[in-house]
Amino acid sequence: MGKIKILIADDEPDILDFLKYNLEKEDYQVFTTIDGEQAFNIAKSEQPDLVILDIMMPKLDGVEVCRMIRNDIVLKDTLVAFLTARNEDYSQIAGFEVGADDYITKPIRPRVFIARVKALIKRKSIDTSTEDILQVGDLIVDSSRRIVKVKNEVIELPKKEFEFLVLLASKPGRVFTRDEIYFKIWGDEVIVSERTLDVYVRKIREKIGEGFIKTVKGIGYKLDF
Amino acid sequence: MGKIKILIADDEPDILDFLKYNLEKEDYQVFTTIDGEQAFNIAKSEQPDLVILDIMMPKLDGVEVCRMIRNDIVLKDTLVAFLTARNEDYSQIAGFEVGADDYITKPIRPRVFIARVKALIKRKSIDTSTEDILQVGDLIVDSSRRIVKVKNEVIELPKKEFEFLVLLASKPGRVFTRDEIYFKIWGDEVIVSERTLDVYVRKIREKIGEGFIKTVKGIGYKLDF
DNA sequence: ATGATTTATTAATGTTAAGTTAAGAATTTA
DNA sequence: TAAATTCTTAACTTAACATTAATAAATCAT
Repeated sequence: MGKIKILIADDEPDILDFLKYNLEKEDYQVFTTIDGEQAFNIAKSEQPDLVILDIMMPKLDGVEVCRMIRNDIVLKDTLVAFLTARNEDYSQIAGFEVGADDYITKPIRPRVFIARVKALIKRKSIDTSTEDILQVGDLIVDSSRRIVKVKNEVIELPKKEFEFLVLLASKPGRVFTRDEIYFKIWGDEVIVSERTLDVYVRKIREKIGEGFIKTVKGIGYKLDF
Repeated sequence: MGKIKILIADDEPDILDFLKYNLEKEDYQVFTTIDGEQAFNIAKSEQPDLVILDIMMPKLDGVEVCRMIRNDIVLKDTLVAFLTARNEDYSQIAGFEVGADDYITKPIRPRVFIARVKALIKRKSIDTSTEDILQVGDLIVDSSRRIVKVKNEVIELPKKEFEFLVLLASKPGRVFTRDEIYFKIWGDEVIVSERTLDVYVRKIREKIGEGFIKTVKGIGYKLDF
């Protein structure tokens, strides 16, 4: 997984350098430009995760760049944050109308700024990471709703049972070794007894039916398909 | 869902035909008129999604029509765009003062024009979809009125309780993690205690009934449906 | 077949997350 | 500014979930 890309557009080189320095220290890949037109071009070519725009810029102002990003099929879900002077109320409204994700007010405090950027990026990853629905034969595993369906009947599983089933369902048919399962569900810190896994298998089978999880003796388990 | 309605008012029949032709090709329903007075009448009767007004028109000019639309209880949220000659600076200002949503400068380039119209309409649909009325089973959450209805009984909730319920109702069934909820309701700056959220859940359940908000232990909450 | 090995089952016990209540701050409203 | 409402915390309880332990059943190897 490559670095997270951030594009900053501001006509004041000092601010540009300052933000770039702080972001690079946090291991982000930073692109900078001083005009709005170029900002959009870089956005198109680099597809950054986050674009930070000053409102006032030569050629194209921040609000307009944001609008262009929102109208671009590839870029439309890109995070956009505006840089704005405190009390610059008009721009606040205009920015949200074109779909800004956040406002960052000047003067910029580095630690607050970084926290904000991290929060934004985390928010995005939450939004997009929870959309997958897995289907294996009669079994449907819906991660965002945390439910399992067997023949249109909704079944709710406790946390670990659900995680275990998601793991198996992520690669139907593939055998997961006991060790692998322990590692992926419990992590390498927690050590539980040898028989714990069997208990989970029993409970899940009770709830979703006996046919799905298949024991591969001496190895582990798999989801039949 | 019917076609999107667009009303165009301009005193030059050539422009009217030209715009009508281009918009109908994109499957919009187009109404035209050459004077401002009639423009307002058609707006009243058809309630178009977008009104495109020439500034200079017989009887009533565009700015005045726009003002009337903005003062009309039914029409006040209608999108209004002005047609204006490039460099017609005065009107630009007057138009925004009366609440124009966009400017379209003559001469008109068809592709640019259509892109602009689409962008406007999309923007509106985004704006209004957030103040939508959400219905989940017996529960109705009306964001614009800030009320909740359960079986026709109106319930008013305090700010935070309401925001929390709106969040859950925005994606019924989807599980929101506790962290996500804290982040979205309180922001990343404010940190409240671990149990605060539970208290809100209790209060909302007391008011709207026990059946709606479902706990997903170890993860968060969701709105059942 | 039979003993060894691996997995299954069940009930009990431990642990953690969420629920509850009341009280005091902080706001808003009159 | 007093009153009322809303927000937050703290301490405690409850319920749900996770894990273990003990025993049974299945599978494998010789």
